[in-house]
Amino acid sequence: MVSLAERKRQLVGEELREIALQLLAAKGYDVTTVDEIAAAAGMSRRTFHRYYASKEDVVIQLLADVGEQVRTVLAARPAAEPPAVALRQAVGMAIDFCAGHHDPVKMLAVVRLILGTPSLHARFLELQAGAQAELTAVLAARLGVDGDDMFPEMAVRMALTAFDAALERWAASNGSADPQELTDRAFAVLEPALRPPA
Amino acid sequence: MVSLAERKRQLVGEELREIALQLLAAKGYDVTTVDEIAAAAGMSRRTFHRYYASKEDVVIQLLADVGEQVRTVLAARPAAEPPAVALRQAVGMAIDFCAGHHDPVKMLAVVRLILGTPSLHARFLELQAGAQAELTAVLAARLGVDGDDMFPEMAVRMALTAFDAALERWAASNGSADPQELTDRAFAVLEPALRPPA
DNA sequence: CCTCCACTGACACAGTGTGTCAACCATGCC
DNA sequence: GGCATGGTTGACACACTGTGTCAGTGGAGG
Repeated sequence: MVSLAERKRQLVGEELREIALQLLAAKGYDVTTVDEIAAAAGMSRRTFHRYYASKEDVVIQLLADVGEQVRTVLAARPAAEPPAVALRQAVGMAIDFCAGHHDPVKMLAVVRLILGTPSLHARFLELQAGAQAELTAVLAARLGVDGDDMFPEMAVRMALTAFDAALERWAASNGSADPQELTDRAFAVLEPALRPPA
Repeated sequence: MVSLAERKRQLVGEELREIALQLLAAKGYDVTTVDEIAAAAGMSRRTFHRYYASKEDVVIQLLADVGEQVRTVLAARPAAEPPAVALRQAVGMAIDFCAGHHDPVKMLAVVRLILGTPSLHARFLELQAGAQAELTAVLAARLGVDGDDMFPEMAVRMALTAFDAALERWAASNGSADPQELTDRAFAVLEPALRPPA
């Protein structure tokens, strides 16, 4: 039975994250203590850490699930589709989550918080490195090449690089730029290198 | 007069880093405390932090200067040189420092420590992100394009991605692979996208 | 009603990073 | 030689993070 306790736990976790994000964005990441976040949410510091392992996690974990979804999208694309198109679709899903219709104002604050806080940016990049390894395996399987071939790895790295560039430029524009168009422009640069190795 | 005190300070810092790296690599990063490192170096924890701001810094700062050198190399390349060649030379310098003749056994241990420790890997990527911004400015100036053009940014990101891929594969081979040849193979994948935009 | 279980708060603890202060030591000046 | 001085160090103290442990509490189900 996952129903009641499980759902309540997830609900509390989401509300806690909401309060934390609001407080961190308003006051600044470094100067905000976990005790303050916990107090704002009406709980003890110990209980906070039962929901999120660290102060970084409460911000980053929002994006942690996206990696898994991106992998699913890539795996679901038709096998005959060129890598450039399949990767563009996968990245498009991620950029839509971060900068799309979901909740632009809130997500812009979160993205700016991550990109503007060194320790959070570091965790963000590390998270991406983990996703990169998984995506590489998926793409290599799609193309039917062995692990010695560098193309799948480089293709995935390039795609994630396009994601980063688009996300940064979107944040730099205060959310006024079109994230999908930025992604298209980044992929246009990469496109000549994204053709499968004959 | 920077001579005596300054040089002694730097000398102590280098020996301290050497001891720290040896201890961290032998025992493991997470389970080694700063007190242990300080004790092994015959000093107090407070004094350790006068040389390195954090336990991460004593490892990462070894690579921090490389970013500056890479920027210098890129800026020194002839202006008429194609971006692919200039970037290849800049990255070649970095990969040579990390995996070249300098001290293969020691550097392999350091690289494996960084790549195998999440918090260090995160700092490493963050450090690289900082270098990326500077290199982008240099390349954009070389090409005489404005900041709206994505090519310089994407080209630098691709080059750093080639660096990462080569470094990881070199570490995975336990240092037996040729780092420059790995870099060449990575750049071969990127090459079609590294031509300047007409 | 009673049992069991998940959740919580209240400690305690190890570890990190920083501020502060007194002691020390080498250099340079009188 | 004596002495001021600036840099270095160790010894605290402090705020903060993250974790282990334990007792209390409240609800779900027998």
